[in-house]
Amino acid sequence: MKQFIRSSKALGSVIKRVRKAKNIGQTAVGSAFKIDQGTVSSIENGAPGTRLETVFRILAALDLEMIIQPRKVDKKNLKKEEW
Amino acid sequence: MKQFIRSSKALGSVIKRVRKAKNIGQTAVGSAFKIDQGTVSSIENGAPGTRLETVFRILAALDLEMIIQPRKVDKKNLKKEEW
DNA sequence: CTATTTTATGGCTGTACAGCCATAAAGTCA
DNA sequence: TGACTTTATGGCTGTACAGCCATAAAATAG
Repeated sequence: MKQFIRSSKALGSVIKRVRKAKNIGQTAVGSAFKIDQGTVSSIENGAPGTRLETVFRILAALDLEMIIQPRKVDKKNLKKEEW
Repeated sequence: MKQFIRSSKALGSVIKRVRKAKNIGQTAVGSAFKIDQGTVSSIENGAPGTRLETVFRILAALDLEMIIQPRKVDKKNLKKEEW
């Protein structure tokens, strides 16, 4: 169920889906890391101006982490040299 | 050479490394997507307040994409249910 | 359907980013 | 070593986020 995220909207969708799968409310996610419920809402809906710090706090609250990788490549044939 | 990113600093490091590997300057990366060279610099150095939109524009400029996944799990044993 | 919980919006405000410009600092190369 | 390129910093400014509070709207439970 891996997703390739290239926009704020896509990121918000993933966050929302994971949060719901864990049965946690926006308020609960936020309170642990001092993020306003309204802020969590806007992020999940793809607010493009969200601050990076806020995103990482939410990822932490949901026990998630980020990975960056090259686009449009077959991972099986990925060469180290490209990095 | 996959990296698990949990902070702005870590993200900045990856961006910087990839950009250098591609022999592109901060100015070049920025100009294509209207990002100030100084902004690229601060992001690479881990500015926590960077806007999400800006991050995605840089990832696009470097032909990168993001993935979100659960923390601290052996990917070989990852269960779909956790998502 | 009603009551309750959860999520989406909006106002207000302090703070800070990002663009733009300039320049110092650091790195590169002949 | 000197000339040139690249990166780091800082000032100035317009814009907008995020916290806080309140509330409407939507979803869920009973």
